[in-house]
Amino acid sequence: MATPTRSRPPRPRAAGVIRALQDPAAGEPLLTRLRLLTNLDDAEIEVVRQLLSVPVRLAPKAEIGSRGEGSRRLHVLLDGWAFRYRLLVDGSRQITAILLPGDICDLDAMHMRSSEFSVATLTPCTVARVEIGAVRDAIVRHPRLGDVLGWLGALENAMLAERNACLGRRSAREHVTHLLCELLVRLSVVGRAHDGRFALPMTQEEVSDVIGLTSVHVNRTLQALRGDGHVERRGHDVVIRDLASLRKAAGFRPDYLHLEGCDGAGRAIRTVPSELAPTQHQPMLSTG
Amino acid sequence: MATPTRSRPPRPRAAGVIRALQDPAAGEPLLTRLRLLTNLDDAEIEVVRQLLSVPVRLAPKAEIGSRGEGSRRLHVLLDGWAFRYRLLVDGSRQITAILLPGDICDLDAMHMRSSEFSVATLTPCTVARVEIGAVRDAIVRHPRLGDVLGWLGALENAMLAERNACLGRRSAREHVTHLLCELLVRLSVVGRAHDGRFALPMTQEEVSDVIGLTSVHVNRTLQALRGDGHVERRGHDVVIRDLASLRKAAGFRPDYLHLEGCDGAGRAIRTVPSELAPTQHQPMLSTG
DNA sequence: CGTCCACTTGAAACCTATCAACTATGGTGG
DNA sequence: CCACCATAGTTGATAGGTTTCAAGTGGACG
Repeated sequence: MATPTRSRPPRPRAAGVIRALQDPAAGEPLLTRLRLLTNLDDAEIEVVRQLLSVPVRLAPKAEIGSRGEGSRRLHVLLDGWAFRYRLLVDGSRQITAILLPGDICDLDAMHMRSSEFSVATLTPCTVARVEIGAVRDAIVRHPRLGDVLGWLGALENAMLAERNACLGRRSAREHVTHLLCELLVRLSVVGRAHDGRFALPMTQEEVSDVIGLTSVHVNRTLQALRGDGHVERRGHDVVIRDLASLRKAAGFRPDYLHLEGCDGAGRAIRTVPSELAPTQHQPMLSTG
Repeated sequence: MATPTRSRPPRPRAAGVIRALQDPAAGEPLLTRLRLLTNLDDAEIEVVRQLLSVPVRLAPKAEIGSRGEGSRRLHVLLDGWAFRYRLLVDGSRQITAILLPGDICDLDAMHMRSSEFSVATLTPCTVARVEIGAVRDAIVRHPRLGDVLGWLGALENAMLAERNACLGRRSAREHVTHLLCELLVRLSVVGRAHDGRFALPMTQEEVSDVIGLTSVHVNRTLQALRGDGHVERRGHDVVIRDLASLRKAAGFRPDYLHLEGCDGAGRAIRTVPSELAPTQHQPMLSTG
């Protein structure tokens, strides 16, 4: 509710309310996340801003950095939704990551020759293409940037593992619910969700390729969720009515999103708003 | 079929047959993998050896580095099997990674305060506990070690994403088959599998927690696989009869294991034995 | 020789997939 | 403005894969 801050925030504090959340850094949500969740200083943030300074506009349903490109670049999503996916030999598709503003589409290109996973946009997207060599140079001069990249990689790892748990051990209803909770939290961090409401630019078929079900079944599951009053749909927006009960129903604990932040060396800094905070703030571990 | 080499291999070649495969480096399979898949020089390898020089012996079914420890250490599995897992609120368990000799159990501790995923042994294990500070010091002096750690992290991501695809889009039979193929390849790299045969020290219930099924259904699936002559059981050993047809049935392509290796900067070095090599060597992409 | 644990088997219930319409929505062009 | 079209969402009936529960088998080990 505070007025948005336009001036560059001086430096993230070790605790307290975040102003960066209300200041999406003029469309540079990666900077928002770094200010929010790391202790990078102004000089380091500025280096990142420079690296991101050549944005490209992409159409919806477009491939980002196809496999053949050789992956000498990183693609940073500045605006819009995208996803990483894998096609199986029988033609089915598994979406392994939903990419939101502030996400790096192909972090593995830093270390791998190429990934066999593809990336495509869902909506019109703004993407910064960053030469890997430039990133490496920046890390040499500012080693903490390397730590932050490592942290982002570990974060992806945690998200993949959590989705594994969803795919393997949660029911359709729990999984859908879990996905909505995760999206709400991640979007809130970059200022794309407010008051439990956000735009969901995915078809039910795309959702089904995330959670490993059929679009028909996703449809029925969403209907059930709506029927129980947990979720509402307003046009293309999803409105989450009762987050606490949804969290409980899904067994959703945001810990794996590591909102406690990182100081680049594995030590936590807490800068997260209470409404998104990990479990001790809102107990939700009672019996499912 | 070449005679095992005892002397330290001079340095990995850019191509050709690997001798390290026959030389499991005196029980230090991580060194084997690094020799096999990276271009670290003798000095760097020696630094790693020093870091791993304090092994600990652990009982089966023991927790490795429980959550409360604060994660100031990395745990490197030198011998035995372990797994990373997650307990859900309803008591069910999802195993998110099977850890084999040469794997790092908790790489995320480098960047995260702590993971909410636990690690436990399956068999008696030998584990090296490495202070994270020592690792960081080593990286400062030998930056390529940092690249290799990043590569190992990206590799874990790729394996998790592949399992996502299995959990979401493959049938029980395909998934079990895929798991067996993956284990065979990974074990072969560290000299724990020969001629399509390896010891599988997991109960069917543990397998079921990997692939998100019931132990009963895993049982029936394995029986079907045995009945079709694809797989055989000899005591605690699994014998894979027809790898090519299994690969095809599972849609298994070893590319995601990145056996093409890494030179620490995203460029590939090919040192992999042909029997394990990626798809161009053994076409297996015909219709499932 | 008894016990424990893992593995095995069967029958029934349940969840999810499949297939095939049908409806709603938004965009386009006449 | 309306007819038309393509796409996404919705619904129903049926088939099939997987779970559940319960019981029984088998081998390893003290």
